[in-house]
This record gives sequence, C-alpha cells and structure tokens, in this order.
Amino acid sequence: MNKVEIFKALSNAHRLAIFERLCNCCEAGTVCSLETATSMCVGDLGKTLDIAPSTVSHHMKELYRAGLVQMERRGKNIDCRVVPEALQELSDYFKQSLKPIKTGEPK
Amino acid sequence: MNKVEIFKALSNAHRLAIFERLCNCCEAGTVCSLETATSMCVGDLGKTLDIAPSTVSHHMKELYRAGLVQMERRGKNIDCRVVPEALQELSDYFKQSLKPIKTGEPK
DNA sequence: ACTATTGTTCGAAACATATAGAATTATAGA
DNA sequence: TCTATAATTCTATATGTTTCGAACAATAGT
Repeated sequence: MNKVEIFKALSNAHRLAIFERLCNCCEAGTVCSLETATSMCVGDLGKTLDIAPSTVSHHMKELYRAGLVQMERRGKNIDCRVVPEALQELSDYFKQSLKPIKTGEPK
Repeated sequence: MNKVEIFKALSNAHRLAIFERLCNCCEAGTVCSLETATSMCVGDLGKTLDIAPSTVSHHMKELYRAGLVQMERRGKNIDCRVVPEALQELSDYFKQSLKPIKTGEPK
C-alpha cells in the first residue's frame, strides 16, 4: 500500500469527487453497509463533473492503481466500488500519527 | 479544511517523508504525547533527503498552506510541528467513509 | 558593524499531469 | 450480423510541479 500513490490519486478535485461519490453511493434513506453498498458504473461517476468520458476513465485508472477502488465488468457497464480495507488503513494511518506514544522516560 | 490541498501536499515522496518525520519527531524510547512532542527545524527535516534547502523550504510551505503543519520562528531556526487537529480530521474522514450507514429501508 | 547560520524568494529548466477527441474494444439487443 | 451503448487506449496540447542555484532577509554571537 503506497501512501504517495494514494494521496496522489486523491489530490485532484475531479478524482476526489469521484472517490467520494463512490464512498457515498448508497441512496438517501437506505441502510447501506459495506456489503450492501451499491456500485456505480464509470459513466454515472462522471456525470455532473463536466469532463469527457476518456478523462473519467483515466481518473478511474489512477484510483484503481492506487488500490482505492475495485472495478469489475458487468455487462456493458463496469461496476466500481471502494476498497474498504484501504479506507480502514488510511484512517488508522492518521490516527496512529496522532498518538505517537512510546514507552520509556519522558524528556 | 480543503481535502484536495491536503492530499496534494502529501502526494510527493519528499513531502510525505517530511510530514512523517514530523509526526514521529519524538526520540525512540521516550513518552511523547502531543503536548510534549518535540518540534524540528527546517534544516533538520531536510537531512538525509538529499534535496536543496530551498526545495525543503518550498515543501514546508506546501504543508503549511494545506494546514498540516505549524511554523514558528525560534531564534535562527524555524520550529515546525504537525497540527494534531488535521490528523484527527483526516482519520475521521476515512473512518466516516468506511461506515456510510443511513437510516431507512434496505434495498 | 561584521560574520556565520538558517530560511525564504525568485527565475529557469526538466519533468509530470489533466484534458479532449479520434480510433478501438467489448457487450447487449434487434 | 448490424447497431447502439459503455468504456478504454492513444495522441497531442496545455498546464502544473519539482528542483536547483543565486540572491536576499533575519537572527545570534563576536
């Protein structure tokens, strides 16, 4: 899990929007656990972003290479979903940095 | 707190190294809470990274603009330290994305 | 005041990224 | 098989980023 690649993937406004959309792809007013989370296809993810399909595709590739999303063909569409382990690891990464308590004598 | 700017700041290997060094600036074998955490000066942060001082300075500016670090002059040096609230917020950001549970009927 | 130390700012070169459009691939349905 | 839809790959261009060195600024000590 390469942190630089991950942060690079999230460092673009369009990609972050796509990523967040995938994180919140449950419809309002529904129970949405990780198991029941709906996926979204590449076309849907690009909507309202005002960028070309080829650009959306490129951004998805970056998110995929960073290990943030999974992609799987389902018919004509390609289902995209967030990799929950990545979210967990990132949450832990910052939480751990927050509490660098080590054993021993204080300075 | 602009997420894109934050991830952009962490998306470079040198800047991430500087950031992590600041997160772990307590010496091994010491108790190191946020209050007692030592700061590091710009020069120290650049050591072992093999980049010019002007480049380190530029990277610090990026981390500062993103709100990830504080900087304060102390004599000839400029003390740098991580902003703990930023770490907390980032940890929460990913944790929250991990559990997008909403009330209502399942799909 | 002079000097050494520590950082910053500026300008230029090298490198990387974002984007669109055209051509291409894969699938589903008539 | 032909057509429409969904997405990717490729190519080119415009824009941003990283980096260094030189010049500058601020501080501390002599």
